[in-house]
Formats: sequence, structure tokens, C-alpha cells
Amino acid sequence: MGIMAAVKSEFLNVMRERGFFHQCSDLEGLDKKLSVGVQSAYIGFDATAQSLHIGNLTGIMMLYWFQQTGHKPITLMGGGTSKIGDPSFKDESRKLMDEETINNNIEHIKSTCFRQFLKYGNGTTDALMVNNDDWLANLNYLSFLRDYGRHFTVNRMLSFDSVKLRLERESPLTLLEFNYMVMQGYDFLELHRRYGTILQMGGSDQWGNIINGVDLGHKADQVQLFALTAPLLTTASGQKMGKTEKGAVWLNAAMLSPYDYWQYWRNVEDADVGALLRRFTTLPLEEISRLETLGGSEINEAKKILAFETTRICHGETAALEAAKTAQKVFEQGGVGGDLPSITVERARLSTGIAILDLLVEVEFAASKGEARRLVQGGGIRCNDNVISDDKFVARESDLTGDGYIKLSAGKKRHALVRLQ
RNA sequence: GGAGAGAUGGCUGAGCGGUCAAAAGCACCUGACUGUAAAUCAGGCGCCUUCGGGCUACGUAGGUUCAAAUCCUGCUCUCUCCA
Repeated sequence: MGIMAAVKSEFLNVMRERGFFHQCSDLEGLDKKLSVGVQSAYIGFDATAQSLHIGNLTGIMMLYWFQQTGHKPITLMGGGTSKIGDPSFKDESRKLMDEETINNNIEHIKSTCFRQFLKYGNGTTDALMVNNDDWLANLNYLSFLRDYGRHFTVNRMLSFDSVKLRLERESPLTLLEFNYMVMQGYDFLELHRRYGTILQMGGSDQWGNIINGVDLGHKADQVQLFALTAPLLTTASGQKMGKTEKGAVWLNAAMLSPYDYWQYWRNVEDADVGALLRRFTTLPLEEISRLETLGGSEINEAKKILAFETTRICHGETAALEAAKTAQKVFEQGGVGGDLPSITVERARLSTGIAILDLLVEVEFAASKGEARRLVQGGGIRCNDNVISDDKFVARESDLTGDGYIKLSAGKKRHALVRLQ
């Protein structure tokens, strides 16, 4: 990125210092606007699940800092666009989502993902939640084409990387999908009209879409809008972040427990710790500089802090402390903690004996008995910390420890408890 | 509208009558080494199993064969070229 001109506004300084800065359509102009008064900025989010995941966390943190530095963040839910369904997964016959589901999703996302990071309300810098269904649903095709379609040239749309890639790979690009960027551009214009929003942010992959909105603002309403994107998050070894064996790393505690969330951050690669601390915690930068220089196994201390802070912000201090406590008991003392997943079984069943393979499926270490068997045969399963090498092993009452549970482990990191009902 | 090519496991991509639950790579899981890291090495990676086997799979519906992912026909979808 090279040497960059100094910026005056607190917000842009934070973006730079914490690694959120990738591209800006007009850095100087935006800096000036942000320096003179309260502005509003937005980021668009999908409404296709009951939760956002850590792939969305960069955007949420950008909005968080935007509010912290005295501005008004807007979370735009793609309710309207969700109705059509994201067409980029062409092979999936994706069911169209009905309005009720979408609204339900939006409610869940607001209460479990945004509320911890943003303060909503009616004050000047309070966050606002909007749904693009409000203005997309009733658009008239003809008048839309006449008023806005004339501002988009296909020539230019074809030049966007997202489009070029698809064409080069000879994978089909439907008109519906092609229109996505037009819709997104229109969202920006609409938000400017409604709330005076001047800035759209997002990941660097959104650059083209955001710029479309900027251009549309200029052409349709003669206003100057701004784009700001953050570098896409990849791990030091080049993988996309945010996946676990269970799927996405959800922010909603009902979909991923705070303990698992804590574990996700505890297990990041050494080389990523500094960047992640800057981006996903609010710790002072001096503190982060100190933490990221820790060498060798000392870096684990930094990872624990990363895990604690990210969990605290998302799930609250109590949950974060509990997750840390459980992790300490499990990994540093070889014991168990209250946050471990657990199942209950009836005493009668345990008296008869429960086949280990059934148990493994029940605690969700394996999706099938065949998979469970392979885990056992591969030496990956332990019962009360003893390796189980016989796939015919049967758990009985005598396996209950003094505290009344059986501890099952798959690999080094997955643990679960079996208790009596 | 016409002429060709193609649709294979999470992805990429071989196979083109039996030896195919299907090569190879990626992803993923487990083990070893470590620091709940990375890299590396080893094993695994459709479902069920009394571990002998059984069952379901190569777009979809039929057909030919003792035998089909492999051949034939209809259908659906995709790509390329021509109009």
C-alpha cells in the first residue's frame, strides 16, 4: 500500500491503524467530510440465516468504530435481495425465502449479532437498521429502467472483476445476477436520499458494487458518495477464515456456543494474531504491539487474550470468562468444565451398556456409526482420557467418574460429557 | 432456429461394458512431532454391518446386456460455433 497521506479524521485513522483500510474512492474528500460533522455510513448484510458469521465481523467492526468516533452507522439488511435469492451458487436449487422467514432472520440478527456492537436508537449517532425490501419491493420495472438503467452501461459492468471472472470461466451469469450490482447501487442512492448517507463500506470484493452506487449518486442526484473497503481476511497460510468442522463461525450463541467461539479464536495461526487483535478487539494498539511480539509458545498468551476479547465483545464478559475457565480446566489441567457440550442418558440405558459408537454419534463427534468406527480405529477416541482402541467398547455405569459423568474426547480438541438424566 | 460438446463424490478432474464405491489433486478428519500454532510425515474420507458381506450412488426417465458411470432412446440443464 505504500506511504499514505495523513488523515485528520479519527475514524479513518482508526481504520488505517487497525488494518481495515484497503481502498477508498476519495480519501481526501471523505476525510474532510468526516472531520466537519456527524456523517452516516452503511454496510449491507445478507438476511439468509438467523445469524451472521465472522465473515461479517470486519464490517461490523468498521461500523462499531464509525459509531465510536462520533458518526451514525446504518446496517442495511438485504431483505429485498434475499427474496430473489443469491444466484451466485448456480447449481443449488435454492428455495426462495418467504417474507416471514426473512423478517424473522433479520430480528434474530439484530438482537444476537448487532446489538452487542452497535447502539441503536433515535439519537444523532445511534445506529439504524433498515431493510432494502422497503424500497426494492415496489419498484416499477419500466420507470426504474428509465430513471436509473440509463446510468449503467453494460460496457462498464462487463469490466468488473466479478463479472469478468465468471465470463472467463465460462460459468453462466444470469440477468438476475447481473442486476445485483444495479440493485446495490440503487440502495446507496436511496440511503443518501433518506438519511444523507455518504459512505458505503465493505470487503474489498465489494469494491465494484460500491463504486456503482457512488457513480449512480453522481449521475442521478449530482451528489458525492464515498467507498471504503477493507482487505479480505485470509489466514497467514492463505486460507479463507471463518470455517470450522461444524461450518461457519456464527455470532449467534444459539448457533455456536460461546465456548466454541472462544476456541475458534484460540486456535488461529501464530502469524495472524496481531492482525486479528487489531481488527477484532478494541484493545489499545500499544498493548497489541506488545502481544504480537511474543515468541514461541508465549504467543499462546496472546491467543487467549484474543479469544477472551472477541468472545467478550460478542457474547459478554460472563460467557467469555466461563469459556476461558472451561478451556483452562480442559486443556491445562486435563479436567472438564461447565461449557463442554453434554448429553444426558437414562440410567437404565447405561446399566445395560451403551455402545461407544452410538455414543459418539449422539454427542455428534461423528455423523454415522461408520465414521465413529473409523475414529476409534484411528486411535482418535478417548473415554475419561483413556484411548479406546476397541470399537465394540461399551460404556457402563462403572465408567461414570466420581462427579457423575463420562468424558468423551475426539482428537485433542473436541470433548463432551455424558451425564445421567 | 441450426450444428456440435458436455453433465462423475464437498470442489477440480480421470474413467468410456466387467478387475469401479469410482484415479489424481484440493478441502476435511485422526495419529505422530509441537505450543489447543504452522510446516512435515502416516492413516482415513458414501450408508449399514454379526466385519463374511449388504445397500445406495456417476443429471433424469426408460432400454440393450449375464453384467452399464461406461452402449441406445426420451427429457432437463450447461457450454461452443453458425443464423
